[in-house]
Amino acid sequence: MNIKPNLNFVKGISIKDIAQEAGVSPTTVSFVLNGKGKEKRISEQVSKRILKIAGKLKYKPNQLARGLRTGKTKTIGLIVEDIANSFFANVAKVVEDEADKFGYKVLFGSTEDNEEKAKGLLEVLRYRQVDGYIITPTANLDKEIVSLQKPVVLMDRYFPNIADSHYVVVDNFQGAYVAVSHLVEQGYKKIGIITTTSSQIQMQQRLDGFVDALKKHGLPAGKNVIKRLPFDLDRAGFIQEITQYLQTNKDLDALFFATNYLGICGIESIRAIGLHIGTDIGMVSFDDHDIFRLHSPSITCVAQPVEEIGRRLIHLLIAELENSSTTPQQVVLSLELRKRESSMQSVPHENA
Amino acid sequence: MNIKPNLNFVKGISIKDIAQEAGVSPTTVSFVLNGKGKEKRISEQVSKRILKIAGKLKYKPNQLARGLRTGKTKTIGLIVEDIANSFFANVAKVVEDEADKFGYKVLFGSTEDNEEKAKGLLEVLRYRQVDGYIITPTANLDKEIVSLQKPVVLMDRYFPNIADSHYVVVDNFQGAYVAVSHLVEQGYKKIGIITTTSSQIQMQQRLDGFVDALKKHGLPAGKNVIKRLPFDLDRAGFIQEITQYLQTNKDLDALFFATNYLGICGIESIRAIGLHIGTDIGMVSFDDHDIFRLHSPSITCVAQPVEEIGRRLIHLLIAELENSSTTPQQVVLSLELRKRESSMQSVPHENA
DNA sequence: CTGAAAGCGCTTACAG
DNA sequence: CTGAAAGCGCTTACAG
Repeated sequence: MNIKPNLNFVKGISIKDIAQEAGVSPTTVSFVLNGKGKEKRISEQVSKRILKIAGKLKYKPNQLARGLRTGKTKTIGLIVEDIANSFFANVAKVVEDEADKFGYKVLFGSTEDNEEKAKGLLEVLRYRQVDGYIITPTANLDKEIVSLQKPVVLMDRYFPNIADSHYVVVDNFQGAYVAVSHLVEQGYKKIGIITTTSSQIQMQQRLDGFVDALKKHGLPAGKNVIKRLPFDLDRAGFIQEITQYLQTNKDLDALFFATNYLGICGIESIRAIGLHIGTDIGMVSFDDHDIFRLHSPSITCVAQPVEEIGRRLIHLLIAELENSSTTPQQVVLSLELRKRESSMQSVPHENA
Repeated sequence: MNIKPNLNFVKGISIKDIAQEAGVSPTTVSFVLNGKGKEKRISEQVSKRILKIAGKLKYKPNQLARGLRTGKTKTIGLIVEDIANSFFANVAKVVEDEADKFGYKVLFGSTEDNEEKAKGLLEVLRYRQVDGYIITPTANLDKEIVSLQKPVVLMDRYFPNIADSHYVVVDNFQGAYVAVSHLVEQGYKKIGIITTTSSQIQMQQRLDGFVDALKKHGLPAGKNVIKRLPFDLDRAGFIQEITQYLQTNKDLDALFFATNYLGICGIESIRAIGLHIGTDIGMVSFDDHDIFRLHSPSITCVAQPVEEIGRRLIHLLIAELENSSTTPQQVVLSLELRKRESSMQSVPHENA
């Protein structure tokens, strides 16, 4: 029975080719190439010969075959909210870099904070047999994540009702609290928050930090200082909403923006109605961005430790992959207040 | 011989399980699940039963096994210069989105424009059996790319000495020419360029466009208006070099920056020595960036059609994968001049 | 010290 | 109309 499958791809060189050339069995080649030569007591002579031939033929093990046999693909799935957002892009870069050091590759996808898209991504990654996941979950993704059967590390947010999950997040409450306290110290008295309608933990905590800071300082924290915007607006929509909010709340003297894209839209909104950031209205944003550093006036923010987030994510996941621990690792990192001109009542106007 | 491999992963449900439950062979199941039921003349009755069971068991084909057998992994490798750079992050997002529509997933990596890193990435992607590649090549990567044996589409730059490669690039010469001509029209007379030491085609073309535009307008295009910086400086290094260049060439009245990160560093450098963008010194950058839009004064640029680049890349690659054409597809897209305040001799000072 | 053989989960040419 | 069997390229328990 002569089977000639019509496989239209160039066959690479396999363990068999090496075995043939070395005059040994594929088994022996496999042992040697996997560094088990001594353990399996293959003679020095044979080992050397095999290694030499493998080098000459530039043998590269077929990861598919290996994965099929061992169940390990040396691939991790990275699910972010939006790879084009600088925070996630920067984390992705660190993750890819670090993963590489451990021999892992990264498959990625963006959810756009859309539940259905997230579920689709999980499904695809699952049947591609990724070894583990780093996930920025959308709302209501808890069941899918629990049923994943592989190590998972959450990022940016987590599910309070899943006690035993691993995650790396920042202290959103502390970040918001510090940001708002800073505004208070600078003398601002009527502070508003622009946040999203999301009820996920990270946004809730930022709002809590905001409210708590106001209360601690005896400032009004009523409903009318809180503005929630739906996540799925486009830039123009955000700007329109923020502008309108500012116009109907002219007594506000400072704003806290709960995400960097809200902050960016905030800058445009404030400008649109002719106010001057810092002097007319103070501002602090959650999460740093190149724009905040370069804008005039520069924008104060509470910055996430991007590098460390990326590193911790991978190290946690690798630890789970190599020797799955039982105790959930939950990392909460602090944010750093970066004081800039936007939160100073009197700003020197560079471009004046 | 009872072999119990110690595979510490949860086995999913396989074609065999379905076959067993349906009382047919795995072959039949495979045919039906691959939509070849009619072609192979499997009875309606059996087909329905199989589909129903597959649905009930939530069967997902193991892509590794399928890939091993068919030689297709439905995975493409995306190699960019730096995934944290907004241009590449935005292209990556479009690529991932579009690939998904065709059932492909994306493995990615950043070269940092480092030859060795690029070669390492190619090697890893190769032995992971990706079906095709989208590559932002570094210098001297031509040989490796030619020997890849799988469809490749280059982006951002290409190798003039490889005639038959597929690529999607922008018209760098036109972009630079338009940018510089715009400065001339605005009345700037002594225009410099900040570019990199890279001798790759895209940078060469930008420089050529710059020089050509100056010559066409009878303006000086000598060596002293050209400043080349090594790619591997950090931000501080770029700023220092640009600042120094500005101080030793005080007669310059406008600058053209050949990349967006150079433009961003340029903003900081110009500020550092107390000059006002637009009035004291005009500026245009290659490639748009959120910062350029939001900065005051806003920064004029020649923008790349990011969406279209991403879409064309994937469509070209998919076309190659599905029915490898013989004629090389070479797409050259135009850049769009976005006129903003930085290239106006008299800038209205918003924040004054 | 080394190798034959099974098996990971698929696909597909061939037989009946 | 359906199925047995080979084979993709590995790894590994077992035999000798």
